[in-house]
Amino acid sequence: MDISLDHTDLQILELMQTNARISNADLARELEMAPSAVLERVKKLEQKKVIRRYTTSINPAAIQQKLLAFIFIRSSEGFSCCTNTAQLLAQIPEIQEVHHIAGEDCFLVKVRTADAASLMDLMRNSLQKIPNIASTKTTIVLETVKEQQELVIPKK
Amino acid sequence: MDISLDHTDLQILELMQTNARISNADLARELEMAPSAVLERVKKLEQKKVIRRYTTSINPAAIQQKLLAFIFIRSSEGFSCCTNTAQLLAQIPEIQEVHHIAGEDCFLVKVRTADAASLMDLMRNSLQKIPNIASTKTTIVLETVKEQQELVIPKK
DNA sequence: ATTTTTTCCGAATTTTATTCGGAAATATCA
DNA sequence: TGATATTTCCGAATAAAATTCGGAAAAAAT
Repeated sequence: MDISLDHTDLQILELMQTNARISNADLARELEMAPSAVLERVKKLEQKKVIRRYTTSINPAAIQQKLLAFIFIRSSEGFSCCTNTAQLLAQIPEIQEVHHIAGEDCFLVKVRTADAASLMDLMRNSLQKIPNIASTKTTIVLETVKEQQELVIPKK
Repeated sequence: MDISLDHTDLQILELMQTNARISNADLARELEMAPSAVLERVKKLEQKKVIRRYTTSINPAAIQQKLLAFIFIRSSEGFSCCTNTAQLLAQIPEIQEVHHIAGEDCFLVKVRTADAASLMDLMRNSLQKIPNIASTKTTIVLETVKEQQELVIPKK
């Protein structure tokens, strides 16, 4: 299936990125098209996996997740074991992101916990159980100034 | 207004985090409640800013955003100017996240661009224009193994 | 130039959202 | 504790939206 996106698709993505719960009817009004035509496009964007999913952004503080940290993780062995290490990291629910990075550190991981104590727990209980982790370097976030999931949608 | 969340609220958050476009009717069926009652709760969660927004996760590759990088940015002056620097960074659309971090580096920034060349452009054109940036250290992501926005919703 | 495919429309139908009065359950407090 | 206030929920009515589908129009392919 073709993955090329025209201007209308980009408009849809822009509007839905800003508000995933916009009604199809409103979307159609914005685009000055029939609801049925817009719906067809949205379904196609979902099929093509251009749209990955619709998520709700929850205020972490409201559910007692006050601490955000980034952890650089160095793997002790070669490239082959990295994939395995990555999978193990990805399974930990508090870990939101796992990136395989260039350079001497193997992974950069984003993690959210209630507080410093529970981060410590996580590192002791979950991280230390993963084989081949040589070292970790943790960076604590004091304040998040910007946090958007939005991508920059090209104009055309 | 009270911000305490009961079990039903947490269930709603869990379901909506997984799929922001779930219909209120389906939500009500899952919770075995009347749609009107569920709607009332959702509205309240929005009012209380427990729910921040509903977003659509777009496959970055589909819109030619193939490069992901993290940049550590050191500010040359004291704490007071940091706020200003943060604001300037936050205005750059390609920068998705700006975190004020503990330690000698002042900020950790997450940035998405089309490719290495456009990241270079960004650094030359946008970053270098910001006063008081002493140094930057860029980490390129080779592969993203996990990328979730979901928080861990407590059971009770 | 013809055929095929895609995109769109509009109308019909099903489903959902929204509103609201009032009952039931909870919480507050004197 | 007992009375009062507040919150939560339901159910029914109505307004709005989603979904389906046949077929016209536009675009692309041959």
